[in-house]
Amino acid sequence: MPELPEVETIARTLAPQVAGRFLADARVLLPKTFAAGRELLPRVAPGGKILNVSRRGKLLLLELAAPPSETKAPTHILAFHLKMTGRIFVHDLAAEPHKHTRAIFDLADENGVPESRLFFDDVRTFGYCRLMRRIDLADWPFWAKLGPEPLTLEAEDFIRITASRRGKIKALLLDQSLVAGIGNIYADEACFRSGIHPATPGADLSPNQLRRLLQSIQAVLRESIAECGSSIRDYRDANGDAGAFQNLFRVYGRAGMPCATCGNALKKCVVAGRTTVLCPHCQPTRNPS
DNA sequence: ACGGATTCCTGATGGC
DNA sequence: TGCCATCAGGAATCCG
Repeated sequence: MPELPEVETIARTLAPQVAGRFLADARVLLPKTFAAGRELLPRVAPGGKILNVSRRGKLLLLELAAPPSETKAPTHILAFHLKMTGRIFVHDLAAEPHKHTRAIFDLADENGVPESRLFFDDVRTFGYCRLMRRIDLADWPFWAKLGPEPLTLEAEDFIRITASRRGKIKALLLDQSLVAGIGNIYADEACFRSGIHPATPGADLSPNQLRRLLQSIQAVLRESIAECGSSIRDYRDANGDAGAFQNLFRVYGRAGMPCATCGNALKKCVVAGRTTVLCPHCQPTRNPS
């Protein structure tokens, strides 16, 4: 399930394979996967240059310059949301689509000579891509509402966002309009590390607790990026390699196993409609001060 | 306005 | 062996 660290890893491994190359053609095998902007494809293929690969929240972004532009400023953005099972790979020209291939982007060198193919595969078909003019990005509601990046978020801003809300803190962390990029795995891991019960209303947490929670979020995201993300089953980076952070999970997927801190059995429950694992001893339901 | 439940989709898994 | 029910999960949408 690509969350922030996984998408960051994909961006880093994809960039050297596609940056500086040119879009030659696109084939959409499942129409709903190309959620918007198909009519713009003739503007960037053939001849659109891939300037850069980046990430915003859980979105993977290909920054494109439409021909004949030679500027460094992107004119178009091709955004991918991988949801749970989306994958991005670059294959050679001989590669053929398979059962779960949803879209293929042909890549060429500066002379238009075909070089490789970017595959967007997605088993459960929840993932999507969309092509937009860069200046129209703000018209995309999901983009416009995205909250700040957690890795550069200041504690006082995090407190302002969460401390006045009655919603369960885990629901707040999963809300992409409040903070962008956190999913079920890192929400559970961060709550555990900061000793906070995920069902605690944001408004019931003290400023110090929220500072600790943000520190835990940033630590777990940074550590996961260093391990190239978490591979539960589907996630691979753009080189096809699995991440290793799943080996360092303290709660996610570990219900019934002993807590690494206190030895009590970790408990599985549902918070904010999501499967949640926590330590009842280290994450008490009420956590004063 | 806000939180909670439902929906989409397929493959893995477990019970019988 | 095979059939069915259950589960996983991001975020849009519906509902109270």
